[in-house]
Amino acid sequence: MVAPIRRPPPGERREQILNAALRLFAERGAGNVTTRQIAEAVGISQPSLYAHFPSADAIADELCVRAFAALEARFAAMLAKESDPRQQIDLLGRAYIEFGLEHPDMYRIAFMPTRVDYCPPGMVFEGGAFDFAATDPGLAAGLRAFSALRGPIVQMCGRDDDEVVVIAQAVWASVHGLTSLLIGKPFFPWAERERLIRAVLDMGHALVESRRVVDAGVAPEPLPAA
Amino acid sequence: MVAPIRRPPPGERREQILNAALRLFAERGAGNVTTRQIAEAVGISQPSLYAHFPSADAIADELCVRAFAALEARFAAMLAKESDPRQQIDLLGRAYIEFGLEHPDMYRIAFMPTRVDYCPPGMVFEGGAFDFAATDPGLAAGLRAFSALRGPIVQMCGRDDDEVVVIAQAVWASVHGLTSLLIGKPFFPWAERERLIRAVLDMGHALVESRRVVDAGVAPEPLPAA
DNA sequence: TTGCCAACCTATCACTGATTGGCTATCACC
DNA sequence: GGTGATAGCCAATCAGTGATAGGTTGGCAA
Repeated sequence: MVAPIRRPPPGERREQILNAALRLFAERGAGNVTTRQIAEAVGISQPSLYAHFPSADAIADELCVRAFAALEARFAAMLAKESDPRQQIDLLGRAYIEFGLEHPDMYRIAFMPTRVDYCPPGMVFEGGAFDFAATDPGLAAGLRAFSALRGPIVQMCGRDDDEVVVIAQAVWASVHGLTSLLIGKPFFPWAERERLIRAVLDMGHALVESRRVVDAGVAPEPLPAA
Repeated sequence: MVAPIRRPPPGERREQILNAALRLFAERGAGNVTTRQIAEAVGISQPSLYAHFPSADAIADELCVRAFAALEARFAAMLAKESDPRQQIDLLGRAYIEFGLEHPDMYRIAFMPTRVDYCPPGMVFEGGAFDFAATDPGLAAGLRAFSALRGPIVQMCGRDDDEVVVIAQAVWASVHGLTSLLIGKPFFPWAERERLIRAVLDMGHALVESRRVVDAGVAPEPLPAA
């Protein structure tokens, strides 16, 4: 009862595990896949997985990092092909949403976390350098991709200060919000998807334009206070 | 080894269970609380929980519905006290975000779902009447609260057509996006919270204003196409 | 040939949510 | 005062989860 080939090339088993996991995730949803199912799909015992990955989460994390690396490359190609910053923001936002809808499990793992182990209640970021990439590789990969937004926003706003960070994070929040809701609540009676995406992207454009610096060095007129 | 009082008033045990669960959720995060912990906190055996609730999720669902009912009431009070629709939108959005940050576990359960049992891959809402409230009481409660947004938007836009739905859902997406990110990624180096909230709310205002109907019956000028 | 080592397997652990079957205090009814 | 029904409870147990321990095997380098 021994496997015919006992010593596959190094790294191949690892790749087989990742492929099997990816397929099972897509079929049943990441949360409904067990280590035993992955092992069976590969043709090895469940404990053998731990020779290649330190934990079950590590498998998901690696798939997540790979998926977002692909998105990052897509972003870079877009920025290289399109030079108008407004168009760039639109393309990036749209690609981001589409990516989330095409890879809902990877998006979930990166941006809709359920693991709160490392997040005690009331804990928030207090400033300074916290190496979240080490504890959350999925988030880090996703953010590396999204950081492509910064350049176009700087160009559109004509500024490169901390307000750009606020704008980028707000735009990110809106795009993430739509993506995560569409993923998480597929049965909800959503408006036509294209119109929704258009509206969310328009929100981002409006924010960027409202905070553009008209005269160099002069703060832009703020939106009328509510 | 019998309990001193064997027959507490009907419904009291149920309430004790909900209170204990709520406290444990706040202490350790909803995902890190087991049925045995809840039972121990109440002082009963773990199987006894199932005499009051059909499943562990049902406990969380009920807490969720109650929390959002409180938010709904808060919304209604705000709408009654403030008449300016622009101010109303601002107050509702801000209260929504604050609610999510104050009750992260309830917000998670309602809007950051991990249960994908009822959502096969690629499945999306196809229109028509789907009774999502029956399968997702948390979502239903959250949406009843958020539906308060519709009125102010109708007033601000001077229209009551399907575009209002698009606008409301887009605004909801942006507010939800910020809320869920702040909850899910507390360690991320966020910009100053108040500025972030202000930016997201401003995005909503800008969208509402850009789609306002200026002349009755005449479509508003669209944003310049990207 | 020898020795090492990575990959593997069987057996098992602690823990999860959930079910079963029996016990008992209480209450409505006679 | 019985008497049966029932709601609430508990011990025992189930299947399934991720993870660990320890022994075994094949292949490669010295």
